[in-house]
Parts: sequence; C-alpha cells; structure tokens
Amino acid sequence: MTDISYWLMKSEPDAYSITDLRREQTTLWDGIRNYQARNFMRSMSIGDQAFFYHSNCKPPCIVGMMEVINISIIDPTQFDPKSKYYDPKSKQESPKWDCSELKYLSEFSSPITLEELKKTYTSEDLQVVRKGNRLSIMPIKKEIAEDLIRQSGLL
DNA sequence: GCCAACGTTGGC
DNA sequence: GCCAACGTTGGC
Repeated sequence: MTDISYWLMKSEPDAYSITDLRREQTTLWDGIRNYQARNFMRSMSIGDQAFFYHSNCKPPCIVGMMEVINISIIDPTQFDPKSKYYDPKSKQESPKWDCSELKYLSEFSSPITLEELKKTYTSEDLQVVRKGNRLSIMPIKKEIAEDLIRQSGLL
C-alpha cells in the first residue's frame, strides 16, 4: 500500500468552480500555461487527492476535495485557435502542455479561508499563504493535508 | 548568459 | 486600483 500525495489546485470560481465540478463530476484541468504547475501535474499519481481552491474571489478559500483519476493527458486547448489557451508554438508531434483529470470527491461544509490558513500556517508549511504566490498548482505536505481535512469537518 | 522591460496572478 | 512577486521575452 502506497501513500497518496496531496495537492492544491486553484481556479477562479467565475471560470470554473466546485459547483461546476459537482455537476460534471469529472474535469480536465486544462489551460495550465506555467511550467512549474505543469510539472507538478506530471508528478501526480492516480489516486492522489487535491484541494480545490477558489482564487481571485471573496473570500479566497479551499472549498473541497478532488481525486486524480488520470495524468499526462494532452491539453486539447493548446491546438484550438479559438481557445484563450491556444499556443501557436505547440506542435501536434510534440505537445507542450498536458494536464490531469480530476474527479469530484467532496465539498467542505465550511470552506477554509485564506485568512484562516494564514493564522495557522507559514509560507513554508503551505505555499498558498505566501504573499504574491502565483503558482496555480502546488504540493501539500501530508501532515498539513490531514490537518486541513480534519479542520474541514469531513472526517 | 545577463538583465531590463514587460506581463500575469491574485490578494488587498 | 495598487502592487508584490514572480515568469517571460528579447536585445546584446
């Protein structure tokens, strides 16, 4: 039995929210155009869990949990000229961008706000509390993930 | 390879 | 609207 890893994945709720994911149940996490975030997705394993974080909204907060059900899927939006994520430099023979597929797991009855996270954790514990953090996908240490899940009232 | 200028994210 | 904290780009 192997341990799963935990991740935090940001999305602006205006663009895609936990409510959208609950309705669709699964989603491709496409449109990621940052190498570090892409590489984190590449290092995910099927069965890993991810915290769904609502960014650029009031209040920014963790709203639920997802499960990684697929990795290294070629991001179709890079080849779609109509997509805002279209990348003319990416070639069919050697796609630059890929993504994970996520499944809805749960929603927190009370979201954990960034304000709360800042009270409890330093930026070394949890990258998302770091001032000016722009990473949209980041790893979360297991102990902290378990803390957060406990705090969310899910378990 | 350096670095200035510019662009983006996202909290406040 | 401001700005911190990066990432990216392109000239040299």
